[in-house]
Formats: sequence, structure tokens, C-alpha cells
Amino acid sequence: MIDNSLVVLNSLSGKKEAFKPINPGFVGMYVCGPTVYSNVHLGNCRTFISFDLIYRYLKHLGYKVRYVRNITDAGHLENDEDVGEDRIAKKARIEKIEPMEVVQFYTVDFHQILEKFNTLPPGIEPTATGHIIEQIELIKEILEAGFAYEVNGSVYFDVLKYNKAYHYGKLSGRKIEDLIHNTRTLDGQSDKRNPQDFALWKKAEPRHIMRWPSPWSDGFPGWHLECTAMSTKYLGASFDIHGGGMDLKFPHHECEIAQAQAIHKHPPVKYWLHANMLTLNGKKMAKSTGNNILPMDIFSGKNDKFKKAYSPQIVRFFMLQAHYTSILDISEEALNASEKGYLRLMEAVSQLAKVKAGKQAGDFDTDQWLKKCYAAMDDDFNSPLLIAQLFEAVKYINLVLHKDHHISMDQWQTLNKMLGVFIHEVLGIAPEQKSSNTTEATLSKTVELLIELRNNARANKDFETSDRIRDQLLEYGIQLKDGKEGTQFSLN
RNA sequence: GGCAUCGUGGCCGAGUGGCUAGGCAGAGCUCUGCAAAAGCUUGUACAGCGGUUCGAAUCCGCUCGAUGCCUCCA
Repeated sequence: MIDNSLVVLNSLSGKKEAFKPINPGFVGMYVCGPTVYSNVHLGNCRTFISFDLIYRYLKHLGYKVRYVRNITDAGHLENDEDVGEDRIAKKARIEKIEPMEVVQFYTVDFHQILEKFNTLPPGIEPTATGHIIEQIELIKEILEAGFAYEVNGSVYFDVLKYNKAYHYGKLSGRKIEDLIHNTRTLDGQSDKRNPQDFALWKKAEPRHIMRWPSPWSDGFPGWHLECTAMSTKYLGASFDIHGGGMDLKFPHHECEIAQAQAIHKHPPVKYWLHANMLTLNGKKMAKSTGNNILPMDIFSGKNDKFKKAYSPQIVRFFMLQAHYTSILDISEEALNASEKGYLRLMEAVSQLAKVKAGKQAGDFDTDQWLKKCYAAMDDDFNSPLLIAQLFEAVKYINLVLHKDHHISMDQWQTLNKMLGVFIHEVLGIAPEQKSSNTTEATLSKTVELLIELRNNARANKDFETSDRIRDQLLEYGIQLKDGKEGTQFSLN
């Protein structure tokens, strides 16, 4: 299956590049996970769904993928590094609970939501607090390499010095001069030599409860360091894919490159992939402005943004109808469009089982179709293009069902197999959750009885009765469809 | 202010030089007792202004606008 035709948009070069893993057949992929200090919001989910798609397709192609996604449970500061408070610690203080209770609560929430979205769990999900020793070791190495300095128990990365040896800003396209001119200088005293420097280790204030011993002070690690520590530990000093949200490009990912390069003298990552933002009403989702929505509130319909509820699968399908590198705006109209399309796709796929394949081949080139499907995904995981192809298949299935078009057994088998592969395995759209078999069988028989009664009424031109049955069933979410081969029904 | 990305028909959204996706909505038709579903037909869109080219939504320049980053953020 691996035929080397996959290309990916590498943020490092800004260009689409042929995907050639460092070790043929194997892929190491690291994705920046959430900081577990509050409920995961829909924008976060888009990033993780995007990389779930990438993970799924790489696996489908036959790569053995080691997928690492961290949980940030320490070190992520609320504000500026000198005056800020750790996000987890702050939440714990406000809620009057242990920091690890905060971490546990929101980690569980995060997992539950991602499971609803049918994302595959990563192979390794390390936490920052579980890798304090590794982070301390990294700091020692950076100090030895001469790219960091200690002040009052804290250790900072020397960006200006690093920039003389390497290039700080190559991922984000920033120039060090611009950074110097544009960095706000804070009034308070700073231990940092330059405002651009970032913390590797912070000495903890006496009241700070999240603290660990180190050669420099009792304190906690800087945010950028954890990803370098964990990616290096599990994927090595060079690995294939590093992903994350577009907003992490600077400074977080830039700092990761600097830390790793300072130690290993070579860039850590071959392909940087960035998922773009999800906007709501044209604006980035942000808690501070109230312009955000939690996944659970979409699923339940209890929110002030949309009139009705949307299932996780519909939201996922909606997201996959846009390319992961494009900004996507979510709105009621757009969600409704996706919902209709989703139902049509699923209906056709389930109807395919009822299609009678014959000897005569129909006017549908399955080989060509399959090629187009793969070409779409090979082009930087272009899921909207793949979905467009799926609808070509839907159209043909409906022609066979309703318009006497032919389909051969070969064609049927290809469609049946590959639609399942693309929809469930690659796009990760979960099969519809069905009620128990007995309930379903009972319902089916009941409806069939009503259909029979209705058809009798129709034969007797008792349309009052027949329409009443049909309309009442529709009200209960059961839709009747009169066709050549009798009446079918579907659940809405 | 600096950097980056982007601006596609009623809505969402693919598409990087000629072959002009797809979904939703709208209109007409077929089918139907009427519907629904499905099928068929229908929309000449690429922010604006210049330029390059035989030819540009696609390349270049400028203008306008949007979003993101520059401070924590998927």
C-alpha cells in the first residue's frame, strides 16, 4: 500500500513535500496535547480530529505509526513567565482542590469528548509531571552546550546566543530583530537577560504548591521543555511528524526546535504539520470573549449558539468537509448542510447491502474512482476531496437502486468494501449507534405491519387512513418511501 | 506597528496556468392518488485595480478587507 505518493504541507518550508519517513515503513508522530485546566473546547477538538485523520490514513497506508500526544499538567503559565501563575495551580487555588484533582478531572473530560468524536487514542500519552527528571536532564545538556544561563534559581534559554549559531524563527518566519523591537518590555524586574529568552526552569515561590527539586531550585519546568523532553524520549532526536494547532507555531514550536537543536545540533523534526483554527461567527473561539462552545453543549443542544443538537459524528463530518489547513467557520447553516449530506451518505451506504449485483457491469469505473479517492488523501490528507468522491459513489448507488442501472458483483464488492474503509477506517466516522437487535427487529416488524395496513388502505383508495399512518410515523421519526419494489422506511 | 495565512456563486467548501469538485439551499421536470425519497435539468462564482501570458480563480505588484501570531491559547 505504501507507494510514496503521499505529499504533506510542511510548515517549515511552506511547501508540499513528498512524505519520506526517516525509517522506511515507520512513522514517529508527536502532537501537542491539551493543557488540562478546563474543559476541552471545540477548537481544540478540531486539531485532534485533524491529526486523528492523519494518523488513521498513515496506518491505513501500512505505516507502523508511533503516535505520541502529551498531556500538559504542569508548567503552562497563565501569563508572562515572570509574573504568571501556573494554570493548573491557579485553577486548584480557585476551586480549593489539589492540582492533581484538576488534572484528573479535565483529563477524563478530554478523553470522553475525544472518544465521542471517535478519535483513536495515541500509542503513548505522556504527562509533563511524569517527565520532570527528563526535563532536568535536558536543561543540564542545554547549559552544557552554552545556550542557557541560571539566575536566582531559574534557568533561561539564551535566544540571542542561539540565534548566532542557528536560526531562531525559521519555522514562524520571524526575524530576531523584529522580535527584539516588538517585544514588550515589562516594568517589573526580570531575571532574563533579554525579553526573548524563555524559561527552562522556574524557581517556585514559597506558596507555589507544584514544585520539584532540581540542581537550581525547588521549582517547575518551562512549558516548551516538556514537549522536547517527551518527544525525544519516545521518538528520538529526529522524528518524522510534529503536529499541533497553528497558534502554537510561535513561540512554542519555535522554542522546541531551538531546545532540541541546541543539544543535538540538528533539527528535531522532518515535517511540521499545523492544523488551522476553527472560528465561530468568524472569530476565533476564546473563553475570554464568550465566543466559544463546548462539545457537550453541541451534542446536547443546550447552548445559545445553535437551535438544535448535533451528534459528534455530524460535527466530525462537518470538520472533515474542510481541509485541515484551512480556517473553518462553524455556523448553524453550515452544520445543517453537513447533517443532510451526512445522512444521505449513510443512507446510501446502508442501502448498498440491498442492491442486487448482477453479471452486467454498470457505467461506473470503480478502478478510476478508487484512484481518485487515494489521490485525494495522498494530497496532504485532502478529506473534502475524498468526501466529494464518496458522493460520486452515492449517486451511482442511488441510480442502481431507483433507476435500473446495473452493477456487477466486482463493482459491488469494491464499493461495499472501500466505502466502509474510507468512511469508517480513514475518515473515522463511526457507524450509527444502533439500538439493541431485539428492539430493532421489533420496530422493523411493527413498521412493516403498518406499511401493509397503509397499502391496503391505499388499494381501497382510503387515503385518509393511508396518509394518517404515513404522517403519524413521520412525526415519530419514521419516514416512508414508496418505490417500485414496495414501500421502504428509514429512521430519521 | 511587525510577521503569517487568507478573501471562490444564496450558504459551506475543493481547486496553484487551459479540461472550470462536492455538500446544502432555490427553480423546473420524471416518478407518485398526494407526498417523501431518488434521478435528470438549471447556477458562467473566484475582493478591487493593474501587470506577466496565446490563455489566470490559479503567477507578480498595489489597494481594500478578514483571521491568526507577536503575551497564555489547538
